[in-house]
Amino acid sequence: MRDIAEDVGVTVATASMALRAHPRISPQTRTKVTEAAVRLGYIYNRAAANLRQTQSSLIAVCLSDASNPVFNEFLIHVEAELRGQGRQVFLGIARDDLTLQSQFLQTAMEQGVGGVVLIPVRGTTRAHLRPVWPDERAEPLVPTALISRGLEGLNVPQVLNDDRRAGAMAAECLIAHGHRRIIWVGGGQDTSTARDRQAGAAQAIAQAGLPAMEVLHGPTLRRFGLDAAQDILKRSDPAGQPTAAICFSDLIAFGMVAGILRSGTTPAESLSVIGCDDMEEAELIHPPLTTIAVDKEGIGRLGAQHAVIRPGAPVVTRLPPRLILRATVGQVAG
Amino acid sequence: MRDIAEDVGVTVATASMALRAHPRISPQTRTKVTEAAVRLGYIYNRAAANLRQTQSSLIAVCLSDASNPVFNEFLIHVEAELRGQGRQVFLGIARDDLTLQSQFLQTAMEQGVGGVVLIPVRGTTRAHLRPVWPDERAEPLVPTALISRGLEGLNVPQVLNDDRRAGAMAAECLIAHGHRRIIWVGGGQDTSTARDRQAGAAQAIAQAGLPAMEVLHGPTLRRFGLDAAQDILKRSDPAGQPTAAICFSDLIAFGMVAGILRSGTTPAESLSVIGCDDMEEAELIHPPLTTIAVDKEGIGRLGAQHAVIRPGAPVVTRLPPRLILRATVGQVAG
DNA sequence: TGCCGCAGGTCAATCGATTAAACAATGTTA
DNA sequence: TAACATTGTTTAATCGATTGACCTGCGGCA
Repeated sequence: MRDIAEDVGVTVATASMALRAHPRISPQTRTKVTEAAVRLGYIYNRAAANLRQTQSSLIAVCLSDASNPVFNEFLIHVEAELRGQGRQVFLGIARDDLTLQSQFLQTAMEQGVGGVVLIPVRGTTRAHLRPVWPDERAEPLVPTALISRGLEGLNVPQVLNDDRRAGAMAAECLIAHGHRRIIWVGGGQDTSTARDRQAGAAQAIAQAGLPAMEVLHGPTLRRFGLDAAQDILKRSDPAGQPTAAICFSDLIAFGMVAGILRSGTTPAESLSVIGCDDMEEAELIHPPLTTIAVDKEGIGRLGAQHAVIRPGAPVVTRLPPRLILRATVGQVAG
Repeated sequence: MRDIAEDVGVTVATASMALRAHPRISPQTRTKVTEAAVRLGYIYNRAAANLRQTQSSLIAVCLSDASNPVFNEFLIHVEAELRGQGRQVFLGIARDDLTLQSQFLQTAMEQGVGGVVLIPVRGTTRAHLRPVWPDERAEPLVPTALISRGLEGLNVPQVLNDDRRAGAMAAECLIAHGHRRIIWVGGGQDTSTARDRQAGAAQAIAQAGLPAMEVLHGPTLRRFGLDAAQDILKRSDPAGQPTAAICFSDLIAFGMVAGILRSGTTPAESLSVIGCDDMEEAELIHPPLTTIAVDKEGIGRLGAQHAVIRPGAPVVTRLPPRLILRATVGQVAG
């Protein structure tokens, strides 16, 4: 910048203002400065500018776990929204590790990010958010938004799927198809997503007067779904045999579908499967997966917005899910 | 930092050195400073430090397109390596758009990144790299590494899969299973990955004295593979019918497998399918996909290293692929 | 003629950390 | 005892950009 100023014959201050089209600078000067900048291959130093302005266009985005493609889909939308707002992504992948997550938040603050979008790792508590939020009584240091997974009793903007509703929709869909023995596959008690979906499903089943669903918790992996499906189909008790499974996540559902196929049968004829998320590939596997769609774009974009500008009141927003009927749920005579 | 200094009763300079465990500072002072830092909730301002040191721990990582999960897998390994090196990820997603890619590189330089890892968008030329590499005759401004996709005649470190070999291995595998009419599905002429894989396959087929393979270019999408498979199976010419397909990418192979299943048959009995990449789910679909594994971790890590420290000579490194035999290639009598 | 306002700049302090050089207070050596 | 190391700390400049306060020259107005 000094070079530009010297080249044009003005001071650094003028050059700075000229580049930002400050009204105090005459058009002629501005043109000359701009030209010189290009000619000299000037690279704007945003970090220096941020230092002075004590505000930054970097937004931290932390994924709890990148191996689940659904988080990747969130990331894409978050990135798109942030780019649209002239912000940049400072990315962290927590690998489901609380320490890594805290470390990342720490680094993010050191790097001087202007906001945080977080898909919290399972087991995250307020204490783990300390780097961004040292003082419980005050607000977080920078606008912070949780997406996809909620944390209860936390006074931070949260943008979530309405997971209870999603669980209920899944159950209702199966019930409408005549299923009475339903099994829940995947999830656990350590994320709001899993808890809420399961609770929603359980409630819908209770309301329909059906026997409580069997629950098979497990990691959100294709492999788990695959094994679970094969185990279920191998059971020798035809009376207690579930006819349909609600998967905590599409990822598990994909595994179950593969497992069912591997057992030599199909979802619709032996064990109906309904997923949740509506990941990109859900409609492109065979047979296409019936699932509850999560509004990943809506959540990602709104979350990103809340990380840029603090929303009026810290709120938890729950976006409505949608049932996507495809081919993995069969009708049962009932 | 000033607060700490005042609190302890030393100057800012001392505090700074104490925090970095400079040998000139006495242990007592250091302890006091460290304690004060914790007590006051001090947050280190890395940007300011970088400004002074004119070097940065941020590394730009630009993905050509995040919708292909394989790039996500690369990202995971790149991130892991960079974290291990004490670097952070400044992420960009180019959505297959040259302008977006250049813009991102520009922003990255403004942000003052210390290195760049790039999976170039199709059609990238030297000119598009100008933000990081304004002067053709000089080196790039910061260590820059291309991964996964190569750019010919470019004096930059490139870490790639040996794609010719991968293509050849795929063809050889099919040939060994007795296939004589092979079709190539996916890719195009605009990425080194696609060109090389196809060329490798074509060469292996020629060497085996078989008729040249039919080529069906198309986007790297499940949908394209699915449609392609159905089209191929619908053909009415039994003589000209290919018995096996080499897919440019696993993503296409997944689609083809689904398409074949949808047509009411299976890969092994009607149209064998071999993919390339060995994405995570390849072994977890039904039937498990035979494919050529790309060393994503090796490429990601090495690429990251080259973006941190310029390797001795700008080289293109080609990591060897591996054949993974699973269940989508059937034996043909012949 | 004299004062005012305004357009267009310049000056200098500032953001938060780093670092070479200077300095003060010790202990060492001749 | 005087000169000299040594150790630990301070001083002040610096990185690159921003910004509020100050300056200059010109035209307008009474």
